[in-house]
Amino acid sequence: MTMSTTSAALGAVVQIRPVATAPQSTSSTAAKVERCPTHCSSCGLRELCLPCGLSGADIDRLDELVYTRKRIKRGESLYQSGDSFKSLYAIRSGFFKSSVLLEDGRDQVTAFHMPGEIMGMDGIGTEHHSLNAVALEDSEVCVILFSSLEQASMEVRGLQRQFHKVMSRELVRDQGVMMLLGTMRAEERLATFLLNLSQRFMARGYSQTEFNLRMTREEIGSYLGLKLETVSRIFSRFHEEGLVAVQQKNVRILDVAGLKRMLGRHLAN
Amino acid sequence: MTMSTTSAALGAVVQIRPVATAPQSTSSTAAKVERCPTHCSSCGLRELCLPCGLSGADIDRLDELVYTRKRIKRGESLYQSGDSFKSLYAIRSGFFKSSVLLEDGRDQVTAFHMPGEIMGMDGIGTEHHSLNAVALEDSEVCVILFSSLEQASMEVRGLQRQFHKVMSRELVRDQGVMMLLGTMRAEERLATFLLNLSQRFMARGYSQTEFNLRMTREEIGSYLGLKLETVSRIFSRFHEEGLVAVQQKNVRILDVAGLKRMLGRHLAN
DNA sequence: CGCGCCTTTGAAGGAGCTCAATTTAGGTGG
DNA sequence: CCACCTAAATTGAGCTCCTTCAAAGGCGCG
Repeated sequence: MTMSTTSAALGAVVQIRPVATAPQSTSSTAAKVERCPTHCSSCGLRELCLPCGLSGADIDRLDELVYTRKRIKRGESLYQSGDSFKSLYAIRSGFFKSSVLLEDGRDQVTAFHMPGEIMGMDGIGTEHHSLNAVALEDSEVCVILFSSLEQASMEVRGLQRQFHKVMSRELVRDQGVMMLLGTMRAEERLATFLLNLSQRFMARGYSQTEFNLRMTREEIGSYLGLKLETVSRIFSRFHEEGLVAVQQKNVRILDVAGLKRMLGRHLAN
Repeated sequence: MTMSTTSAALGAVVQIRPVATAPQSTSSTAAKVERCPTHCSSCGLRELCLPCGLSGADIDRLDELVYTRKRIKRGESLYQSGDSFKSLYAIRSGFFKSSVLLEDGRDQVTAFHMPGEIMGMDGIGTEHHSLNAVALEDSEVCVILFSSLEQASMEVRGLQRQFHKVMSRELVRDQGVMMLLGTMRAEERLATFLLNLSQRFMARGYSQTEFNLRMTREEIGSYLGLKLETVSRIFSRFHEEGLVAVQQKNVRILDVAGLKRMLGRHLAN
């Protein structure tokens, strides 16, 4: 239950209806967004993003903050561990992963991020980022100068409240990941991962049953605390059991209930 | 390196100098704290807590927020999953654990909390707590009505900034735990745990080499993603290797460098 | 078309878990 | 103050799940 209420536990992409590969050429609602690129008030993601719950006048104030956009190519990083912190980033389009670099050079993926989610909050505490944020596909983010956000938070109560909620939900999300890493077996972890992806795609108007993963098996494994071979094996097992149809990056969830049952396994067995 | 900079990854107690078992009858500085219980400005924990970095006038504003104290007996909970959220809590004395309840009744410990740390931020996002917070010994907390804190944040820039830092550091701490759970072996996890405890005790003026654990092996295991038997075995192994002297809840760290070496194991082997 | 990266699959090994027995510590009441 | 009682900790033995090592197959891209 904890996992199902958390917001951002992974990162992948789904193409609804026509399986268009180009991220830009999406459906009509997304196209509308493209026409008014600089305003939160007209952004199709506003219900998922920082403006969520804000009324007209308050959103206008938020619009003033978001005056810069930034395009990040697949494989490039938005920020790296140690970079000085100045801004938060709201994902406009694309996908990212966050990871911590280990001493031995390996990195642990701590999150996957989808459009509407806020990145960069790890840098607030020390004024330096602790995470690496890398685009998993060509992406675009809204740059929110943090000092401006703080200033606006002092003027607009709703905005402050909303920002606090975003940070708090991130904390709750992390708890879900800790639970996953601390108590679940490999099958449960992957099932949780897939269900979470499904839910987040649905929230964005995409298909909840079919999507394309943007990350490799190794990245999934890193996130779930498993080796890439294990991830691959369990995908295959799910496939054999008729739970999902997996072909490389393409995933179709065939039996949501079956996957959910897998999580209650502790009890039901 | 990530872990070493995180703040709150565990929970245990140390008695400096005389090994007094009563939590109240601590040394002189703590006694001083008891004399002025209701003011952040005179609180011995202010450098670790919310007032950290605030100047005189701003602290006075903070003092207005913290007008309630609450005593929690060992084993009692400060709040439970599902409770409606109204306040944050700054630990005045004592120790807590935070945990998420799993469907099957087991709980995963997500954090241990020491004096000066802020609890309850998990409730901001949904207005309901997602964690259970339980006292591991008789404790006292300062109650901070969240609506008041938000109000004050709109008036005092430094306070807002400080609160954001506290939340952000909690996010960074969580990343450290994820890294621990996702990539470390049992020995590394326990070594990390002990070093983190040591560091946090030191920050509070206690001995960094000797302390008493307030949690059981099972709770440590839950936090570290291990079974209690494994925790016990590794304590024994550390003991044999001369890294620590462990006797039940009492821990003396004999070889800090040795423990640290254990973490660089990936490289150094 | 060929090269590299990602993925899949197999077989063997190991780290940590499960189950179980024993010891120890701490709290309670006689 | 001691005996009892319960909860916590220790330790052992066997097993399981995941990892490690290895090889082959597939997809995309220049």
